[in-house]
Amino acid sequence: MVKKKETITIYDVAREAGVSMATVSRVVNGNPNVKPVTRKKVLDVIRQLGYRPNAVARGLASKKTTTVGVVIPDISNTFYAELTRGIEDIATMYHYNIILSNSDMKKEKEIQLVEALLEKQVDGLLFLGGEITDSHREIFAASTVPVVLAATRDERRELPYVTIDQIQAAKEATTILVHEGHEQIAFIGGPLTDSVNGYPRYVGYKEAIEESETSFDEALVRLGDYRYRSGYEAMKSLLESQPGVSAVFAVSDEMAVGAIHAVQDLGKRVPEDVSVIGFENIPLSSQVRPLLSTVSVPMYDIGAVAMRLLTKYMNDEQVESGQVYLQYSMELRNSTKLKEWEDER
Amino acid sequence: MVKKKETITIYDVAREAGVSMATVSRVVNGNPNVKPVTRKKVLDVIRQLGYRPNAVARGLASKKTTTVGVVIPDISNTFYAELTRGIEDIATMYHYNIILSNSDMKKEKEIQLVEALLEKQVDGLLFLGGEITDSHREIFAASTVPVVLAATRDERRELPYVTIDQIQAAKEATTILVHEGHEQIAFIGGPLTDSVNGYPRYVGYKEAIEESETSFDEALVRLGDYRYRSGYEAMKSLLESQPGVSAVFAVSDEMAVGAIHAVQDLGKRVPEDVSVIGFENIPLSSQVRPLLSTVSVPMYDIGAVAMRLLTKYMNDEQVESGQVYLQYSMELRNSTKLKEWEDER
DNA sequence: CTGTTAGCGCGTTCAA
DNA sequence: TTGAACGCGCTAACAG
Repeated sequence: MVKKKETITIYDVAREAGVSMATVSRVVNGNPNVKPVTRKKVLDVIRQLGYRPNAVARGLASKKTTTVGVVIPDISNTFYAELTRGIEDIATMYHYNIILSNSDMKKEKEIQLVEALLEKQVDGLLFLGGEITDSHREIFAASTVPVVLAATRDERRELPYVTIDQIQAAKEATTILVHEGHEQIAFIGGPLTDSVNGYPRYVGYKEAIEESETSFDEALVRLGDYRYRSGYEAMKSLLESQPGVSAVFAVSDEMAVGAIHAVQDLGKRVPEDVSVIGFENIPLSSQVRPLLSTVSVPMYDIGAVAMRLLTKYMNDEQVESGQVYLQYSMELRNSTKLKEWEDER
Repeated sequence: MVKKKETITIYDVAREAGVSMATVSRVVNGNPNVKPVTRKKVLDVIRQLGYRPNAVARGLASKKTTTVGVVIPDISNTFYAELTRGIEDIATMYHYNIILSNSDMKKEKEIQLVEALLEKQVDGLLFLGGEITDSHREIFAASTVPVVLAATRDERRELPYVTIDQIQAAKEATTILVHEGHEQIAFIGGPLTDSVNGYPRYVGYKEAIEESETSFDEALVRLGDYRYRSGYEAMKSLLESQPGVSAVFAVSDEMAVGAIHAVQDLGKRVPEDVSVIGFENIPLSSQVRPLLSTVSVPMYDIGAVAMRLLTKYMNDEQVESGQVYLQYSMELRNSTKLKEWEDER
């Protein structure tokens, strides 16, 4: 792979076109203060020489890179991939590029990635999914560029974020099961130490149960890691030790599907014997049988809105509210019996 | 969000430490020619001042940005998301950042994205999935930085790539069905105009059929768009018009799962009445019942190897071969009857 | 409407 | 082992 080395600069274009580099810069940047004739001449030379502006030099001089950094837990996770697509689409729309990095939700790595992104002089930062600790607030506060959180929130409300009301969503999902009249509604959750997704959804479940006729029972709770396998195991354990369970709320679609399969493997049917409701509404939920009833989280929109919000901050535009909660909905399909659901919100 | 403006530079550090900026530059870049004492002093000042090197300025001066551009069809597609994770992991390992952009497989957009990435002075380019046309070869040839293709190939072998042998893989998958002794083996493919995935897999299917006892029958072929829905529709159409079909090879897992559901909805069973084999081995394939038999494509590895290859080119290291074909395998689960399969390759 | 002139923050000779 | 000086390619006043 032999490559040519001649870098052709704005200066070459200027000389060739018989104008100053300032003029070339103007036409390249669409500055209207250029006589049409000269503009055309410059444009011709640019094409002829195959000139390509150097964004790095431009970035150094203008102190803007038109790129934003994105810290995401794991791009191979459907949920975040969908979110990222929303981010990228809006970024493209506003002529920004995205530098993507996976954090695996590790605090250390998150901080380090943010640091690296800042070194690269990104114009803004999108931070997805992870829990916001004081270390995060510290580095974000020290940042000279705006930061927006997505699919997570800052309890202290110091940082702008866009997400959904997790507690409420989990509560509604559970309530659907309550309305179906079950005596024992189990819960398959994520780690309670996960303050972003795990804990809030647990709280929502608990609140719904406590407001119902039945009462909260620790024995009906199982914790997994959001993955299929853990949902399967949890359900199996539940069915074996709690024969009275006739409904379950799993806080991720993968776990919910795993739960459905566990039910089926034990010779029971969904939703006839056990109702199952999930959370997220990733494609998987409508690619299994029975179709999974789930909480529909607007993943794409969360990404898109977060990115849009970031552009506003980057352009110093006025922002009504930095804390935005997007609408979620109950997508009732075939793993639950209740087909209608009044939106109480 | 009020932000501070003071940018602290290498020059500030120099002054504060009582040395020249050249020395600071040396310690920042790990140049050994610095007396330990001065190094420590500089390091202290750096920490104290909270100095953060400006990668853009560095990029301009050194003509290296330690970032690579990645053009991908669609990050929300599981297959590519997995691939991207492989890329990102290796990139991180070699201290590169990734600028990600979605092309949706649109030729125009691909070219435009490459152009933008080149403007950003990426040190290398990873191009995923799309077909390589002359326009592509042209812009890649004109590029001063190395380009590696992943999950696609350049028939003209002008560009390096890493992928799998699609024809052979499709052929083997079909052959498994042949060995099960079916009279009519259907095919649910992608667009034949898709020279990257659609056409090769079709060729593989056809070759396998033609080498078998049975003969190729156009009526057993249906084309979809790799998505679940199209697989479902294709299978339904197949079952309705070709009652003799007892096996089908779908060129994507989503279509294969859709096919399975169509079979089931028509009151038949998989694999007892109809054997189904897919392609890709995305997580979905092991999250449905019956578990899907499929061609396992090393998605993560394709990304990882491609990125590794790119680093070699970027460092002017010796590369044995620019055309690498990774190993795939037959993942036989429960949607086919044959449980063993000799690897003939 | 166009050109001149400073930097932007840092890597890198070349001397010392 | 260290410093001075130049240049990377471009934007942004400021003149004219």
